[in-house]
Amino acid sequence: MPHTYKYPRAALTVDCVVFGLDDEDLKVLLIERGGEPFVGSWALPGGFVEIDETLEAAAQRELTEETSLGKVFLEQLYTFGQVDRDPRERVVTVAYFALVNIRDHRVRAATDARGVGWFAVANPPKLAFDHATILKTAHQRLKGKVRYQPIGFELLPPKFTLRQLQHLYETILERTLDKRNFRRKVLAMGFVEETNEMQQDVAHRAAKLFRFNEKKYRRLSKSGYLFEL
Amino acid sequence: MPHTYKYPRAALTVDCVVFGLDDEDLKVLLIERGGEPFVGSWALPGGFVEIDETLEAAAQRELTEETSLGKVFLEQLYTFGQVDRDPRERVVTVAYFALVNIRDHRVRAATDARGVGWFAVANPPKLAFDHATILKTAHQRLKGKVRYQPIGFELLPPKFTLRQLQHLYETILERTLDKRNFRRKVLAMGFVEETNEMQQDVAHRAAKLFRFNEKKYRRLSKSGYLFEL
DNA sequence: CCAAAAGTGTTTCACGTACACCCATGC
DNA sequence: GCATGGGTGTACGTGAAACACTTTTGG
Repeated sequence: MPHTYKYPRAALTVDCVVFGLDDEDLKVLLIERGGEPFVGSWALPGGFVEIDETLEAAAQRELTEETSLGKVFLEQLYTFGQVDRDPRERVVTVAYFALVNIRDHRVRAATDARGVGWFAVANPPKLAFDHATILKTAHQRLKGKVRYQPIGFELLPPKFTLRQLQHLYETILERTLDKRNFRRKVLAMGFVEETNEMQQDVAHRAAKLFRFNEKKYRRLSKSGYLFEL
Repeated sequence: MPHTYKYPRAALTVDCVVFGLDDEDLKVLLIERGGEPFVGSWALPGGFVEIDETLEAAAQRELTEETSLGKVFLEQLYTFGQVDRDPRERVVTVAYFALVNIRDHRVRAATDARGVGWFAVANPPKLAFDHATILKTAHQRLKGKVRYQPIGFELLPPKFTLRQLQHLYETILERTLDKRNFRRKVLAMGFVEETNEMQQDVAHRAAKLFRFNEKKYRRLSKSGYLFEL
């Protein structure tokens, strides 16, 4: 069924920059394109926005369809509207960035994605469209944001050691942090709580596991507290 | 000439939240709509994105067309995609926010704007569409951004007194600041330079005029300096 | 001479930063 | 017993915040 308009219209898509963290690096989730254009290239998961769904719903849907990822932390990043960013026709894309805990989510290619994989953000493959620009923008945003909002926890399992948390910040901020100062600061915040569980199956002294108490954070936040790291 | 597509497409618009500062308040520039829907209502200036122009170009164009404002500081804010935000059909809008020096720019209604006016941000009239939400988002962004980026200068004339600058921050941040600490801090930054001109025609001791040296700021910024106020 | 705003220093306190050693556990 | 990471306290310096009076100018 065709749809006709008086003036030409740009197509509207969403793209998702999904970050994950493994023991070594900050990673980004990419798909191998199964359709034209750029067949066989790596690209950000994404696709067309349906006429009756919100932008965020479209981002969630595309993510699930192409990578089988479930509900994740998702935030709008920026809208890219260069006139020739898609060789076929004018396409404007609303980019989202997402943070997930890699080990909790098995990814699997589907629909028009031929493959899926995690790639080091510092060293990604050649990307389709202007996705390299989008990735760079997302990475900068993450670096800036992580210092002023407690979103890093999204990259960790629900219970984590302080070492893991520090490693996360060191990886994203690309600098080392002092262990004692880091621990003191994090614990002083009050919303990173000790559980009474310990790390299991490690070949050295087991560390305490901690948990991010989001309710407590919200409460503090409302009464003027400013997160900063 | 009709344009036909296989799937229905959302229309794409841009809207501009233009902030200005007068002696009293933070103001926002609104237009009185001359066309349906919401004829006679106040709204943000904006309109449809042409098929061969970038989003930012569209924002600049609409601003000039509707309010006769020339080139201004413009930055992408957020993209609003609620399904029913426009009663006619699905319209996704990319919102921009702009900062201008009110006294340097005479505004004048044109094209489909019946009127133009500056309104106190704290107390705006009822707005068309979801523009109240967009305005609130822009205001929050401005409040956050002004502390970490030297964008406030866009709201002032090229030469300004430290009192004006302090007043600007007090207005946007909605709190008072200590005069001596403020002056010390601003001058310590190094890129707010004394000119050898003085205020004219004031009924009291004339103040020195200062100037924002953007080049100097960029240089400092690149070598790791972080603006903060 | 009065009103209005310009301009100027010092003290105090909190917080960021730098830094090194002993402890617990698994192999 | 050794390798690996867990866990802890103190001293120092910088920078933020609080605070009040004298000077200049125009009317």
